[in-house]
Amino acid sequence: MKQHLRKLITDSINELLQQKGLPLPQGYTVQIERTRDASHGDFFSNAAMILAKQLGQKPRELAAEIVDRLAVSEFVDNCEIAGPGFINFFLSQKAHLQLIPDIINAGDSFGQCDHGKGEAILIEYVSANPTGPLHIGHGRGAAYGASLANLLNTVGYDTKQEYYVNDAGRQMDILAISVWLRYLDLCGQQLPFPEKAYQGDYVREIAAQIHQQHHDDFVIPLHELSGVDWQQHDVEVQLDKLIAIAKQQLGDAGFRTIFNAGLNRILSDIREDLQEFGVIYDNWFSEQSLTEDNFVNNCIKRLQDSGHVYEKDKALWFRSSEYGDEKDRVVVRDNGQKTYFASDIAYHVNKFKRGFSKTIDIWGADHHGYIARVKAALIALGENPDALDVLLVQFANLYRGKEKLPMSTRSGEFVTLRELRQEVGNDAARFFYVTRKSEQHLDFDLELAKSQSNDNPVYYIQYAHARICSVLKQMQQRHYRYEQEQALQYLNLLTETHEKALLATLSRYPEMILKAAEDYEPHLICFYLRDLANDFHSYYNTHHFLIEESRLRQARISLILACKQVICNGLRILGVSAPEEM
RNA sequence: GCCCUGGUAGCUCAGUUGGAUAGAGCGUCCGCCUCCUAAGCGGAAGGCCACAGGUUCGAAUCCUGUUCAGGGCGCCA
Repeated sequence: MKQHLRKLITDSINELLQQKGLPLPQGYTVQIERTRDASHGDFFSNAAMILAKQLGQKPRELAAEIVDRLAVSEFVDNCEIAGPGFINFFLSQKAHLQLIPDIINAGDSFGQCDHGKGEAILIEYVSANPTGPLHIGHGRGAAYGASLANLLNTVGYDTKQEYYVNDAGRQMDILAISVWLRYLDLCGQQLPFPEKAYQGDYVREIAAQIHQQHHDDFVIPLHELSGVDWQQHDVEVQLDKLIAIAKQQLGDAGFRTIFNAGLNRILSDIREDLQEFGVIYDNWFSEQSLTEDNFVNNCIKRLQDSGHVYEKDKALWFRSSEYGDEKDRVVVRDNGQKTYFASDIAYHVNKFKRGFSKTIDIWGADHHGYIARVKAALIALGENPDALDVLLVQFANLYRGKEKLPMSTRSGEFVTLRELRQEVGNDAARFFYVTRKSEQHLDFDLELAKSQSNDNPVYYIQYAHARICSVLKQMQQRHYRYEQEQALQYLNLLTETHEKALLATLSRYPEMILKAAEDYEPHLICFYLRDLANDFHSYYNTHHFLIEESRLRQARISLILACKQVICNGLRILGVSAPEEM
């Protein structure tokens, strides 16, 4: 409809300019926007005000000349000039009513478009280290990423979803020795447990499992651990020492057994957790695979060959400051270990090598300092940094009423995503997570999410859907016939204010979806659905659908069927169910 | 010190390619079920859009400065 109106206006302006013998002014676009107030019609354009200055005319006069030349359209009843020079369009009933068959015929695909033209996008999100269960912060990234992926697919992109598994590196080694120490404890060797090791109960569970399967196989003589200075102040040194001893004493195979026991157990737990949350990945990408393929080394080599890497203090540094980062960054530490950054470079290059024209990363907001260095590396390796969009998600604070709940991964004191889901349910969790703009801090109130009352927007929307289903059920019980083709003939009977309002809101759905996708803002869907549910509930409370008069009844049923369809489509993108009864 | 975010009703927040009288929920107050689910609807009250300048037909929105709050600035991940 916007397109249609834009064409009307543009044609009129062109004709006007021709008559006056004026050239088309440069650099203007005719804007067609929805009005906020129904008394201003359905759409308005500010074309006259934009052009007035360049043409040296008063906006209202110009507007009048434009309106005079507008072609007749079956979708437009009337045009008015208002305020400083707005041109308001009042759409015909025909324009409004066409929407219902459009929605019903399109069904689940209503709102879809080919804006993305099948472009391949890779979206990577959550990617939490497999060193423990997901907590509520990860949940937000999961809900946001999954909804965004659905949104992008809805507007015609071919989006693949990926989880990057940090299954290499020091943190995983620390997990392994955490498990090992708990295991030794079970074997009767009581040793101090470093505070920076992983404290959670799940570590003991993994240790118990190993103990059950392997008994005392991984016990070593106590004196071998005498090299660890438990009084050592620098806990990082202490951990490194423990790792070294464990690797040496247990051998590669032994250490791998413990390492993998931890990795596999935790990873499958994460996988299951996300799956239950409706978050399904196309690919789980292993960091180890980058090392095994020598991909990381190749990238470092390429950077070296092109002079982007230098040696200082026995470490290798990447000159990221040449490409906008505030300082250079280490890729290989003085002890020969590659940093996570080195893997990250390789991983991002790898993404582009797989043929994605756009990649989206969703990171916690605390990682924002990493954007510059990753983009710098992409530039240095000849990739287009603008093809990477990094979206930051702020942390979520959890409240139980007024009480703020603690969050700390290492200490093991945190509420897991699983606990949250069990307490408030998947639907409420998915909805609440995306109800705020992602870069906003989110206060997640457990009490509110759980409340089965009108405080809770999730139930409010789902309730609208359930009510429609209930009406349809009643219709059958009362043996009222509903015949689609016939019903669509009677749509012109829908003249009530509430019906017009509902139609107007329904018609906004496709453009809302497109904007939400373009701006990466699924929260717009939440607000839209709230509006739509509100329009429906008002309508429901004011008018009856199952009335004696057959033609009006059928027309109304068509309208609420369209409404039901749009609620379903919106909720599906958010990963929230649309229950038939509540 | 530098860099991100943010400051809109009592509370939680929508609202940026500048548009007409700034919106919603919650909370408060007042109404609505012999009728398709009251998990609902209607109405009222509630605002210097942090502050000060600037840009223009027009600013919550764009620019500059100030201020307050949260976060980030490791050979950690």
